[in-house]
Amino acid sequence: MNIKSDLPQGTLDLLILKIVALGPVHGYAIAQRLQQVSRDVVQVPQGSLYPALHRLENRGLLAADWKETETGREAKFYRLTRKGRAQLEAETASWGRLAEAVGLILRLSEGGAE
Amino acid sequence: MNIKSDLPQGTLDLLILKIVALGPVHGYAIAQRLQQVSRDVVQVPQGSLYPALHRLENRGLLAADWKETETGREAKFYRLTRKGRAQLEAETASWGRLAEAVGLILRLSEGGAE
DNA sequence: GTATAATGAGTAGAAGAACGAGGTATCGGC
DNA sequence: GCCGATACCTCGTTCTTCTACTCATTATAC
Repeated sequence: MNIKSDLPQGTLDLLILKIVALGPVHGYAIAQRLQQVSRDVVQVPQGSLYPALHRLENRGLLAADWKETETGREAKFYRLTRKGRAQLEAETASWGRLAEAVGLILRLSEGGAE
Repeated sequence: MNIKSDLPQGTLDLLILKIVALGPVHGYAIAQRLQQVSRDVVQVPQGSLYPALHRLENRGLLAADWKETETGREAKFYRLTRKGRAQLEAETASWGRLAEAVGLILRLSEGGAE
């Protein structure tokens, strides 16, 4: 019940950007928050999460600092860069267009296409 | 403005299944219909289309027969198998859950997550 | 004190999907 | 005869994600 069966590829980056936009968080918490907010629909395995985070960091969309969590452990807190915020806005709009188009197609009836 | 920039991977199969479900069509017409119905949001290059069709055929979700088009050319008309119809229903439901979850996350406000 | 689970980060290798760029052939218009 | 549209196909590359690990720290259980 991970991303593969429920979430198409390409959406993960968008969701990560959105969670980080809400405030600085470390990777582990991002996965937890996504799962919690989506009511378990979105479940991100660590093997998908960390490469995605590094990708976003390399592309300059995220920046990170090591800080201490409330539980006393060192963790890498990510925050959105200016570029990342622009990317988030672009991808959010893109997702809207896409979801609308796919919804349109999926609601086609047998008579509507001939 | 092709699939890569706007459509996450994995969604193409669903859209193809849906179009084929509306009635037997050949590959070239599937791409045209997707583009037309989505108002140009979805544009499927042939290098994506035909591999996808073969994939779906190999998985037993589509079946095909060679017939003549209205324009007099031979073309491979695809139709949905019983298995394909079940898959379409499952993926349609899956897409619905996903779109809802992503929408939920994207509508989170700064205050809503703390 | 030591085992164990949860937290937190990370990598390597493989799988799968989509893309661009090619190729083949037929048909109609010029 | 040539060009564009129709209609099919494949190859090699790139990208993303998955599975399956490793490693370290902290809290809890025994």
